[in-house]
Amino acid sequence: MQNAETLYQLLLTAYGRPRWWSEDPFTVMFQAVLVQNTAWASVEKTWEAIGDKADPAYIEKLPVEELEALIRPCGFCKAKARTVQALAGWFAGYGFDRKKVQDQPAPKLRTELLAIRGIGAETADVILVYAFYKASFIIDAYTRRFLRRFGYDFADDGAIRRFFETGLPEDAKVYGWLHWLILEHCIGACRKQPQCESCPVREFCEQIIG
DNA sequence: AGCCAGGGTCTAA
DNA sequence: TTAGACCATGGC
Repeated sequence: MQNAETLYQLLLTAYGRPRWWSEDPFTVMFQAVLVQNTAWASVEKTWEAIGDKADPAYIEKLPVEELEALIRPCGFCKAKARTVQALAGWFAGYGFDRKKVQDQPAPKLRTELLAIRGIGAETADVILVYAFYKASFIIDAYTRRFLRRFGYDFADDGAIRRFFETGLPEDAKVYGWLHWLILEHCIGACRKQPQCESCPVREFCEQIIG
């Protein structure tokens, strides 16, 4: 089995440095909730309608029915509206100040996020990595699919987390880039060529499967 | 028409 | 602790 560092380098060589989710922390929080079990295209469409209303202080005070109406195309709008407002409230506790959040230890922040209804492990880790530069590896459906496809067989998400967190430098940038590379691979080459005919990391695939 | 999309919660065994 | 039902909407 290849180590996580090799996997990262192969993807980096194949696709180049990926973009960051967003430079704005609340955008990351908001979109991370919207995209739960939802196609990214729906999130983009909704985001157009939200426009400059994507401000945490504004969203927190918005009547919940109005927020629900705004995000309806993403599905689960009642649950997601409640969660987004809870997130905005949590952020308000830090004065909407990214630096104040960053000063806190990652495990404390993760616990606080998981305590919010509608925030599970994946969403919490997305927020920690992309909004606050904390090295907490993100495991989503693409990550599991990607590893399985390349012949890895992990017992559970805990095993996947250990594989990445012990095999990579403890660096949020690396975690964020790798997560985005896996995503790009899965929705790009891998989806268009399910048989790996022109897969950029085919060489890696063959090394694994033999 | 039916399935799935970058999840999360709740419940039953 | 784990599997399965349920949540809502849009795109293909």
